[in-house]
Amino acid sequence: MAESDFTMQDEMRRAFAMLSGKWKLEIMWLLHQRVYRFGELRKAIPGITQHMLSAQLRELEADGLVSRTVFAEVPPRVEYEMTQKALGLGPTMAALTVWWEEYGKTIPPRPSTRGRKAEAQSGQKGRSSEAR
Amino acid sequence: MAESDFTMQDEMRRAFAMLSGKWKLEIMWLLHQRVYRFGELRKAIPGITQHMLSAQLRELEADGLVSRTVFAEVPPRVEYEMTQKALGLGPTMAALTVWWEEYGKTIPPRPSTRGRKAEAQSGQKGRSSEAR
DNA sequence: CGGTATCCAAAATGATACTG
DNA sequence: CAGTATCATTTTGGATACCG
Repeated sequence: MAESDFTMQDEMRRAFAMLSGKWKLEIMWLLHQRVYRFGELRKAIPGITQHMLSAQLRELEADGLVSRTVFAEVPPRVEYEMTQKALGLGPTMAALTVWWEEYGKTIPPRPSTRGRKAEAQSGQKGRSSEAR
Repeated sequence: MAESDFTMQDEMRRAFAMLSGKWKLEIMWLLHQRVYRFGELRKAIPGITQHMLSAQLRELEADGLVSRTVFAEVPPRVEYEMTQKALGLGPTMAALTVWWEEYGKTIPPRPSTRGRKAEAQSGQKGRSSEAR
């Protein structure tokens, strides 16, 4: 089971690229729950700008993960939702949510760049996280 | 199950931040399988540079997802592995893998950023993804 | 309301050189 | 082997203007 893993990782690379945008995980996590309008996404994602939201959505759309629906009304309404392909990400999002509920709360607010303990013993295999 | 979802999303934001680096998903996907040395990660992740690999690993370490172990040998050896907390990401990685195996292969190589056509029809609710 | 276009600042990433 | 330092390039953030 060694070599085949590398091949699989090779295949997975495109999946990582599709989800690696700075806001894509958050957008997909929201859309996996329900349909969102453009403005709703903006409000739901505090730090994001129109520019970036628009750009990330266009990329997700180009990758076939999100569909864009325009309603010719006044005022204009545009809805975003996951495509059939992306709906399969449901279990992934669910697993991620479960993980964070279990372990996330035990992770400190952000160690930031804190000093770490001393390190390594002698030549032994003793494990150490040594400092920078 | 409406209002609580928004609170949850708020909690999740830190999790997204931890995994949103350009190479973090790929790194975590690899480490969820086994322990890797620095050089092994480099070879396993074709496009990455030393600089980025080092930086992303430091961030993952700061977030408590990865542990770094230095062996005082010659030549130097450093191993990276998931922490106990991050091991809970296993189901997430597995679900992601399953998803890509099922749907990924049906997604075209990349539509790239092509111009989009005009949109929406008349005032009806008719959904239109308008062609690219 | 839901965008796109611009311009500029800041941050993230990439390339190359050098070190313990 | 496993990095760090430095500098170039690319992405992203922010503000504003403008459009259907």
